[in-house]
Amino acid sequence: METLNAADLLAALGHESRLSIFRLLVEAGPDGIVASAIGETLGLPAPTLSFHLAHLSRVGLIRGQKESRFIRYSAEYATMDELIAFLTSNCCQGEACLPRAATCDTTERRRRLATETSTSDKEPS
Amino acid sequence: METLNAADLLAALGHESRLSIFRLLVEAGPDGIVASAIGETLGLPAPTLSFHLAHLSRVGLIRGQKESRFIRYSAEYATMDELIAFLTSNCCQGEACLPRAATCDTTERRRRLATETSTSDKEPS
DNA sequence: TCCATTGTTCAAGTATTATAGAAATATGGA
DNA sequence: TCCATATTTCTATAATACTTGAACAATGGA
Repeated sequence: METLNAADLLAALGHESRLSIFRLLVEAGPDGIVASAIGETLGLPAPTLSFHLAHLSRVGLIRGQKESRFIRYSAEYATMDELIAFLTSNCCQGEACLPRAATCDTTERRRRLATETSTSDKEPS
Repeated sequence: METLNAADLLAALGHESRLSIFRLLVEAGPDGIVASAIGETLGLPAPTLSFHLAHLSRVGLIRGQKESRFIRYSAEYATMDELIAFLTSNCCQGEACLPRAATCDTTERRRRLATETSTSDKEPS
């Protein structure tokens, strides 16, 4: 992941409403939540919600799937995982903050576990 | 860490220049870098650099220490650590994306390792 | 003291982002 | 077909953030 793309992801999460939306979807699990339910939970007017959902979708942090009249949004765990990997890898390259082996290993292991668990969904791009 | 503060941190990192600055400082290690060196490396005019350094300082991601005529900036690893902890804890509360024990344990262990390594600097607030 | 260096603050212009009412689209049910 | 519901797109407005030249403050050396 290049710096520019990472900045886009971070900027997308760097807004209270969008972070709340994403948090909600992550906690909701892979099944996700229908848009109207998100708006109701967070008290956002429909156009505002739509604006933020579009932003999060555009950068690949969430995904919406049409389901009759509804649109069910769910978190893209793989993208988040990449972002965290980027941030933590960034954090031990200089062997400064933490003993390098510790941080990188756990990050790697976490990612490995993720792909093992849900093999179909999480492609390491 | 509350959501609002996390959003502030993410927004601070959600800008190409600031992310590059932070990345540079993290990789530079605890000794940090003098401001002019950052500007030279990234090709930023002094006022622009100052603006972004102030932003990153305000949210607590970096810290500047005066050193005769220079100001030496360094990354605040503890803040970054908290942010990552927030993001990953967020990621398994719903027991959705990963087997809960795996993620939470490694995150916790990483934090524990961090405090063990540099005991003076990293207070778990 | 005077000057060069380092960095910040000021000020003003530009650009981007957020908000939300109103209108439009799509779908399913009566 | 007609209507209610779910969601988006359009539009305008408001707010915030970014950039950078110019001026300013602080420091150390000649």
